[in-house]
Amino acid sequence: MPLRPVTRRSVSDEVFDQLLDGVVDGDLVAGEPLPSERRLAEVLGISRPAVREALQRIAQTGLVEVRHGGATTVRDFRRAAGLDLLPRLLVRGGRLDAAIGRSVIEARAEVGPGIAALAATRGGPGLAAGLDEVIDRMTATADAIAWQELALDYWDLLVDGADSLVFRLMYNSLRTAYEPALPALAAVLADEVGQVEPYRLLAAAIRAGDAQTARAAASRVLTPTAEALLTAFAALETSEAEQ
Amino acid sequence: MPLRPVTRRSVSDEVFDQLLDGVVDGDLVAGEPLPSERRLAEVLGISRPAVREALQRIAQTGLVEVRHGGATTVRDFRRAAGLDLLPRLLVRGGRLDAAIGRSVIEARAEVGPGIAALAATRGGPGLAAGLDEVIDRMTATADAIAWQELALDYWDLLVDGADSLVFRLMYNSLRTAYEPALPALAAVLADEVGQVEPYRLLAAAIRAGDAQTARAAASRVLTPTAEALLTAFAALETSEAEQ
DNA sequence: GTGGTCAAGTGGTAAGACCAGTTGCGATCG
DNA sequence: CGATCGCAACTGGTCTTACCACTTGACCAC
Repeated sequence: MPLRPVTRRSVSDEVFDQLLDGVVDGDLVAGEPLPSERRLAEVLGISRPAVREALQRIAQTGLVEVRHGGATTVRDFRRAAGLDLLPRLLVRGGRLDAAIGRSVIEARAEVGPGIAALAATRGGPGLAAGLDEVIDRMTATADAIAWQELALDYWDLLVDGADSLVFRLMYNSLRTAYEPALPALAAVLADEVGQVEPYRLLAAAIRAGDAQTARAAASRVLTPTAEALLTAFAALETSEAEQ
Repeated sequence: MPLRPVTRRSVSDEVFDQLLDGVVDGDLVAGEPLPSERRLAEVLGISRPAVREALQRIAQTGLVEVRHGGATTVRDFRRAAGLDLLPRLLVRGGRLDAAIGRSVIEARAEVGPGIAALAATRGGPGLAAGLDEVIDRMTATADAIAWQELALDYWDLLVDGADSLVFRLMYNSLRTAYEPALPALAAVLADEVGQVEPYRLLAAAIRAGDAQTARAAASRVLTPTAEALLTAFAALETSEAEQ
């Protein structure tokens, strides 16, 4: 029995999740006002500061708009939310959303090669050396989860090499969304373990400073994973539809 | 004298900004503990709940980590922050950060064509019709700011057509970063006003459902703006270096 | 050295009061 | 009669104080 760290949930965490679910599920309609803080505190049986902390956090993500003196109104999260919301949408209630998962794969396939191209232009041999080191650790790995973590480390270096804050922040958001689901996804990607050749080719293109080759090589790195995940998501959706 | 809406800043807003600046500027070193909430409240001359609200919001963005019973520690925002932080980084203290601005342009040039390709595959003629309507409004516009806003509307439709939540959220984050700087940028992009032809070509590719053409057309839409902004940023950086 | 205990410090929650804006209704004035 | 002003009754914003829950580290007994 693998002991897991216990998850403590504070009251405001709980309220935060309830509000988030309400907005995303549409129970809280965009444009409609939220109950007042005092009312929420009363209904939920908690203190007003606890409600406020949850509301402030929800407002920080753009899901609601609070106006001093006026009512707090729900916003359309598809319009107002930023990429930071992705982790909370991809896996909700312990379940993976297949449609969103597919969207993540698409974005990865689109953005990844661009990052590789920038990294090839700016990274230099130092970056390539770091990538080679990760590849060495990959060759020594048989565990699917450890493999995926190394793949993330590999991309982490690549993003650093691209030297672009926007791509860095995008990557952080995507990684935060990806990591909780990693154990589940690693099982689907078990066949990938040991396939280091694409990673080597990409590292070589980086070392050569060849942006176009790097772009193509990155695509080759991402494609097998993308296809495996897409078929897995499709299977997940049909099984859900049957229920 | 053009009257502007007054900006009300609450106490917790003020603290939030101070903490954010501290983390981003490095005054608050990553890994180091923050002063306790009681101490912060004392030093800042405000109540503890106000401090807590600011801290919770900062924690929501990933800049600090709070642990019940333990100290609240600063995190490396380059590692921990998501794309939602971009608006706060791009324009800080009323000034535009040229390096980050360049990064935004790069990301836009990389992601935009991908969105256009997806939109061509999924949008259909309904999307093209909507785009045409925006184009019509663009032709009737001489004001640079209004033009930029229409360009954003155009992309908004495109992102909708791509039918990808991740790209939608990315776009929202980028737009939130972009919009506050729009008046300043519009001046740089004044020459663009009236150049609707690239937009028409892209709309045509969307209507035809031709992803490859749409990708190229999107690139043609973005390139002139990108070049103009990059040169402007370069000039901005040299002028800053002189100071 | 191992484990247990305890005190001090930290964040988490609660209650109540008051300040500061917004809204809408009704009295008032033209 | 209609437009306007002003006053209540909301709303969120802040403060104070107290206590609970958790972590840490020092100390002590085994």
